[in-house]
Amino acid sequence: MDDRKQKVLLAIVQDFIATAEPVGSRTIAKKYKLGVSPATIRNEMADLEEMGYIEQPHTSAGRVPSVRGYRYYVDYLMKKRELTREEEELIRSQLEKKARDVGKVFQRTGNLLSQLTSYTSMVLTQQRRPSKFKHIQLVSMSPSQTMVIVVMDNGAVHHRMIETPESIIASDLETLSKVLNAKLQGLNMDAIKFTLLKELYFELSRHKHILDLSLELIQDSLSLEEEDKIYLGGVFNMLTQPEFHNAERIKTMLGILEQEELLCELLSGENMDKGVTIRIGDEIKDYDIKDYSVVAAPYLLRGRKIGTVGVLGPTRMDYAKVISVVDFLTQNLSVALDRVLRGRGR
Amino acid sequence: MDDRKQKVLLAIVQDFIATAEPVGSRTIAKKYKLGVSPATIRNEMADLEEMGYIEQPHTSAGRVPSVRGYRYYVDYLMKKRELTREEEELIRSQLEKKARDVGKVFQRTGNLLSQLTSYTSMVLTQQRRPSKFKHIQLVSMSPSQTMVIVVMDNGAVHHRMIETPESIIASDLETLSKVLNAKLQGLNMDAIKFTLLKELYFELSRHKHILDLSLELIQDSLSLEEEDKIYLGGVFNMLTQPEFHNAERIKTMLGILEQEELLCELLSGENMDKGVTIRIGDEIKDYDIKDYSVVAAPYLLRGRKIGTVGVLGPTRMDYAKVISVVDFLTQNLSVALDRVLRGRGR
DNA sequence: TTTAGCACTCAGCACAATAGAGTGCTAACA
DNA sequence: TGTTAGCACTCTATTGTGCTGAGTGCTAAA
Repeated sequence: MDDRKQKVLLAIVQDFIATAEPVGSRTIAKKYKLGVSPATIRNEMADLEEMGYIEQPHTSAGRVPSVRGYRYYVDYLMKKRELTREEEELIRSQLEKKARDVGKVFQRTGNLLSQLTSYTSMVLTQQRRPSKFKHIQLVSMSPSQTMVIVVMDNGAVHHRMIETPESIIASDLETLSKVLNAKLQGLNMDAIKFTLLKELYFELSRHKHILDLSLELIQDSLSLEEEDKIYLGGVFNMLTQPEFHNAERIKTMLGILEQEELLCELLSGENMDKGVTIRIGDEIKDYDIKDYSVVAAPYLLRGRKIGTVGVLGPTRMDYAKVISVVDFLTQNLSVALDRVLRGRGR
Repeated sequence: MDDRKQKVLLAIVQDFIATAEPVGSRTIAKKYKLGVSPATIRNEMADLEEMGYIEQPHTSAGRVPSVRGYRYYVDYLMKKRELTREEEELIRSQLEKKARDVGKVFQRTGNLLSQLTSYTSMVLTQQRRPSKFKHIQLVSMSPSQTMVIVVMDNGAVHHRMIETPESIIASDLETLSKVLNAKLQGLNMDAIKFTLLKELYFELSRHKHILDLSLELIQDSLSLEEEDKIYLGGVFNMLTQPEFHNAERIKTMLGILEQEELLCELLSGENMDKGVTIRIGDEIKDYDIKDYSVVAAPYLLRGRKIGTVGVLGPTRMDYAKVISVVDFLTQNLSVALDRVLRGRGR
């Protein structure tokens, strides 16, 4: 692929990204002054089409980049785009605002992302790492109800109400909490089961009922970590894109967005461990979303990947911009999360 | 309005609800056998139009119910529709499934609602009642980090990580927890502030930092109650309705759904305290949603309204069905919530 | 190798003609 | 007096036609 072909391809991709209209040879000659006539460009375009980088919706229309064309653009032609001061400021200020919990942070991230790109944003949180039991507390809420609170190693807190016999009083619960904490601290589930069966049931047989229910919560807390959660943002935002003048396209779009598992898959693909990943059209295997692209990047907590941030938009998306936003955002997100989870900066 | 007019109006509303097409006199005569000819029906229709119950999209089209027509239908003509065995079973089984927390229950409720009606469901949770402080627990997570956990009277649990000096050890936290619990139990915010200033700062001045942060969490917990939360379901579902062949309508629709405050308003109108409320088209004041109706009903917890369940759909919705679903669902929801919150039935 | 010129293709639009659904009115009928 | 058949009329939706303009590919000349 010679230099001029690259320029023509670049012009086509850029123009199509900007206008969503097929690009003709005249337009390129006029707008992108390559110093040659439309006819020459037509020849180049014929070549590019033969090579599979562009295609023609119909005979008398201009050209449109193919998936391969976008790929070439992203890999070789695209100029990196720096964020403006304002954009960086916006991201920083939003992420530095104090947040009640991480959920709020994720939500804000999503909003930022879609606001800056006008596509749909997705934030996936994966808490795969097995975490350990840290603390349990039994609190009497009424004569017959007790709140069980379990704190995990990684800062997760789970709670649940259970029914308890009226004979159990606050000081019983206090004692129980103490014993459980002393015995179980820092153990994982298998270890807990082992310990429980051997020692606790014997020692605290009078309170078997509470033990069972508490254990159940601990168990649930450990397995709850496995659950992925996904935050979506800016769905309505994206509908301003010209491709969504068509009702059918909106529907397929929304159909995709309602399939949570699919979205999780999109964000947790194989090579998602470092840097920004770009998947264009049907490069996304096995799913019928050939008109969409996904730009995604992992975010870290203390050097460890704990989730992925991504943008879903039409293949005709402004990759340069999206990539820089996603990149900058994930880095700042890692910092913000660390702050919230450590309890700093409020 | 004589008997036959009522029958004609009923036919028009029913047919339009079923087909989404304007209804002509022929159709009524054929399908709804009133024993009279189309000509007679035409006369009746002319009258009904004059009275404002129906309208004509254009001269040579059939008639369509007006907002007033729907209202008359809902108030006087509509036959109550009982749920089928299967529907009731479905609701019961879904709500009886064990749930980790109330959020899960609300989500399921929304899904059920939209699944059974094919409109969009909304579940609003309002926790307006001022609740009291019940318990606080400080748990050391690392030498410099402490987890603050606050339990409220109503069973809500809030937690937050804070930074603490390394000089503070687990037993300090234990003591602090104890003192705080002893002093603050059952107080509301004003009382807490009063107590804190008077006694605690004096007694525990060494730990002012922790006190401040703990107090902050308690304060947030108390004010967090004020926040309404809304669960949406089945947006995609609703797009199968024929009115959404048009891209613009989809967009306005999604625009409405992204305005959370608006939705909250819709569900927390004035007369929402008992039974099913139906608001049709521009009966919903102040908002430009004249093509939509809302059917909503409150759900209770121990006899007290704590939220609202609603369905948003085109004015041409199947009111009979929606009303019965909403009614049945809210009743069962109250039971399910009580069970989860009491910690029963797992 | 580049370019001007030209014939060709095709979507999109405007416009007219047509079909069909539904109405309102009138006059006849029970 | 209420009901109905018949008919002229209205208006939307559909279909077909021709035109325009954008864009192409090819050819021959520069």
